[in-house]
Amino acid sequence: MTKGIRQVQAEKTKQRIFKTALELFQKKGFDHVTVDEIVKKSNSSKGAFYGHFDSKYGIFLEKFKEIDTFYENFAHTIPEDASLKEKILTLFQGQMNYLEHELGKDLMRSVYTNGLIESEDHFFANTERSIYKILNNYIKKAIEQGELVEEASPERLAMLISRCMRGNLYDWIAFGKDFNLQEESSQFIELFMEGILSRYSKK
Amino acid sequence: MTKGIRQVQAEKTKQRIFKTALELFQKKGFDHVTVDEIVKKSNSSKGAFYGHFDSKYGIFLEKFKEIDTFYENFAHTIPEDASLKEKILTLFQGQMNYLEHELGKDLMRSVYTNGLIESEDHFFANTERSIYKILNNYIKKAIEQGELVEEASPERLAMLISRCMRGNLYDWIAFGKDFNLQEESSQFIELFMEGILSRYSKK
DNA sequence: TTATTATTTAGACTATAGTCTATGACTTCA
DNA sequence: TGAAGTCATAGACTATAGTCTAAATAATAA
Repeated sequence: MTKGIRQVQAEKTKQRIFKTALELFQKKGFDHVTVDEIVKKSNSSKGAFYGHFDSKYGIFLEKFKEIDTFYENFAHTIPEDASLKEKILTLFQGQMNYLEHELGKDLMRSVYTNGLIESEDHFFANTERSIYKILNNYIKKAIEQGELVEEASPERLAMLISRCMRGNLYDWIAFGKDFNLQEESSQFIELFMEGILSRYSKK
Repeated sequence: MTKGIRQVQAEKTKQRIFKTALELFQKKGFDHVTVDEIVKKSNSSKGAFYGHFDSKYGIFLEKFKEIDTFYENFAHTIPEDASLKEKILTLFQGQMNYLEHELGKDLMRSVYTNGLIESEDHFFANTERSIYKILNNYIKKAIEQGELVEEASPERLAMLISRCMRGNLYDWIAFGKDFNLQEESSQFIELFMEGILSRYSKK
C-alpha cells in the first residue's frame, strides 16, 4: 500500500516545520522563538503546525524521542560480563554525555518542564521506555547471576535508578553553568549503587 | 520610624491579592485562574498585582517561603543524639508530609516549574537555604562525633541529599496519583544514606 | 465518472500573561 | 506650607500560544 500524495505532502510540511523550528531554537533559544515566526519562516501555517504538533514543546518531544535510538545503540557497547555497578556507571556516563552534548540544556529544559505538566499519560513513563527496559535487564541478569538477592525487584530498582538520573538532570538545568553534569551524576549514582549493593547483594 | 499610610495601604493590597489568589488556586487549580480574575475579585488591578509579585508563579513562591519556618521548627523536634541516618530519615518524612499536605501538589508543581526557568539567581539555592543549613549541621556533627570520616564534605553531601529530595518530588509531580510520596522517598533516601555510610563511615 | 467524505492547510480569532503610561495621593524638604 | 519628588494603582495595550472554521483537494464509493 503506497502512500498517497497527501500523506507525502503532509510529511514534508511536518519536516519543514520541524527543521525550521529546531534551527530557530538553536539560534535564538526556545523562549525567543514564536510559533508565528516558525510558521512564517517554514512557509506553512498555524493550522499545519498544530496539526502536526501538540504544542511548541511538542517539537522538542519529537526530537527527544531520538534518545531511544541512542540508548539501544549504546547498551550494545557495554560488555555483558561487567558488574552491575560498572554497567550502570557506564550507562550514566554515556547518557549524560549524550544529553549534554547532543540534545543540549535548552531542549532538556523543555523536556523537564513538559514532564511536570498535568496530564493523563505519564510523560516519562512513555518517553523513557527504553531506559527502563535496559535497567530492568541489567538488574534481572544481576539477580540471575547471584550479584543481587532474589528479593530485589527489578522494576522497583529501575525506577529508583532512573530517578537518580532525573534528579541530576533537574539540578543541572536548575543550577546553571557551575554544574558539571558528568562529574555530579557519576558521584551521585556511585553512592546510590553502593547503597543498593550494600542492601541487596549476597555478601 | 512608623510606616506611612502608603506602605500600610500597599501591604493591605498585597495581602488582599495574595489571599484571593490562593483561594482561587485552591478552588480551581492554578492553570484555571487568570490574573484578570484575581485582580477583579480582589478589587485591585494589574498594576498592583505586578507591582507586588513578579508573576503568577510569584504568588506561589511567596507561599513557598513559609517552608523555611517549617524547617526550623521541625529540626528542633529531632533529638540531638540520634544517628545521622535517623535524623535524615526523620527530616525527609517530616518534609514530605508537610509538602504533600500543607503546600500541596499544585503549589509544588509551580515551584518546580519555576525552578527550571533560566535565570541568574539559582532558585533552589535561594529558597532552600534553611534545608542546606540543617543538613550541613547534621553532617558536621556526624563528622565531629566520628560517625563519618573527615574527608566527607558537608556542603557536598548536603547538596547530594537535597538532590534526593528534588528527585523524589519531581517524580511525585510527574507521575501523578499512583505515586506514594512518603513511601517512595523514605525508601530512596534510605538506600542513598546506606551508600553514604558505606563510603564515608569509619567502619 | 461523478458524488461524497476525509484530510491538510490557511489564517482570522480568542484567551491571557505581562508591559507601559498616566494619575493621584502620600512624603519630604526648603 | 507648598513645591517637588516618589510610590501605588488603574487599566489600556501588546505579545503570543493555541483554537476554530472554512476552503481546497485527495481518496473513496457509487
